[in-house]
Amino acid sequence: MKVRKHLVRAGTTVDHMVRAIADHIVTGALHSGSKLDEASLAERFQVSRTPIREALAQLGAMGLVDRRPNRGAIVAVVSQEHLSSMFESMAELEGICARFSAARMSVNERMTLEHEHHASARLVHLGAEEDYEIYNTGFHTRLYQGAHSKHIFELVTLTRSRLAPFRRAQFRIGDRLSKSWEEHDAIVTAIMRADGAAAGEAARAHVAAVSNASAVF
Amino acid sequence: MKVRKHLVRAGTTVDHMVRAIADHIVTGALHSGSKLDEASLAERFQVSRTPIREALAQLGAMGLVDRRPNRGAIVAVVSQEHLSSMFESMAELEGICARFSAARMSVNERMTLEHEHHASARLVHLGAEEDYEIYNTGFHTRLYQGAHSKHIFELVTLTRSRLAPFRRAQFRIGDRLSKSWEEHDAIVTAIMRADGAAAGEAARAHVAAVSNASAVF
DNA sequence: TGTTAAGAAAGTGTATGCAATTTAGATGCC
DNA sequence: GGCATCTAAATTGCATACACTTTCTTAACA
Repeated sequence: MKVRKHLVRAGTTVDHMVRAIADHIVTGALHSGSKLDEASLAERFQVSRTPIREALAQLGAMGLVDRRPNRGAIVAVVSQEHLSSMFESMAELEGICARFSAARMSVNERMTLEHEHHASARLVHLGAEEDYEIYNTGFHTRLYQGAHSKHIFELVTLTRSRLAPFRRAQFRIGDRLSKSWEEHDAIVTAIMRADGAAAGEAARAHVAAVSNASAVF
Repeated sequence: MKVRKHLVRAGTTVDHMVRAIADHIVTGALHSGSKLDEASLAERFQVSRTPIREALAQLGAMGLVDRRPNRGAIVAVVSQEHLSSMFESMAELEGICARFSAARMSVNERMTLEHEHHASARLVHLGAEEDYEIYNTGFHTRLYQGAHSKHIFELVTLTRSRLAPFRRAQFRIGDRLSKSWEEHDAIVTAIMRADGAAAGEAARAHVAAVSNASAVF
């Protein structure tokens, strides 16, 4: 079975696997504590164990998996305490991003932020949870990028990926959908007014609300 | 030459190398852009290339080294822009830690923080840069731990390690030593008063000052 | 002399094999 | 039956081997 991608050595094989595994963790396909067997993964991706180990090393450094010496890797299991500290950090980081965005976003960035936000109202009306979820991801990404700070972006992205498994299906709860939109609205309004303090506070409150809505898992 | 640690399989071989290499980067023994040759490193640590690659994968995920497909790994080279974004993030993170510390530190933590801080005044008087540097590291670590938030601790520690190479010898500049102590004093005082806002602002200002002092490299 | 093409050398990416360790199962004992 | 101990299978950790890429060297040509 060595009739594989031997034509173009991607140089990205490991990267691809990292993303694939991370995605499975983040989307919940692999749930916390699951064993990540090297042989099985090697079989799955049709590669030998060597690149798998490299991928696991990276995922370990990213905090998505726990590697226990001589005992294999498992999907990172986070304590309740650690989880709430992640949500707390996320609130602070998003607050910073919103504050910076209010001060630094370009005219174009502001325009698309506002435009997309208003467009998303339709999704709320329709109760299109899935689509709103997708929009929501984009909204937050725009917020992170608007801060114009590479490092903050890295930190917030890292935290978001670690948190992702724990806030799936948040929009199924109560009227989170419309609440979420109103919270977004407060953020957008503050950013358009270039009111950093208000934007930061609104973003923190928003994450806190998400945190509560996710406290169901 | 295979008469090695075959008696006790540490299970921490890679971890040890990660720390060792990270340390060399952080302390500046390996400077930005240096090539990290796998064969040389393998020779140096008396292991094969396999564990070296795993260590490099982790260091890459940590952001301390850049891995270019098929072209080897180099000590991460950070742009001026990225560097200032890291300092900026550090200021925000330390501000958060100080704010949280003011609210959450235990009586014991507060006592040791204040006690050590006052003790360090002697080092300033003596102009003991090296010793103050060591104390300084401890001071900030206490601040990060006092926040009682595992995730923030991880983020701030990560950022600190990435920043470390760029702020060596900051205490050689002007009277940073006494300035640093006074800035610490403002933080400590605010924390002792449980004044979160003031502590946060003082910590942010402190990091900003360090950032400026380090803008010499 | 400068440019480019071909080939060799160096270095990275992956597969495979073996040693060491953990884990599961079987056996004996109380 | 419950529990400790020993042995075998499964699994991880590392070394080595080889394939593929990049880079350096050399030589041919304009």
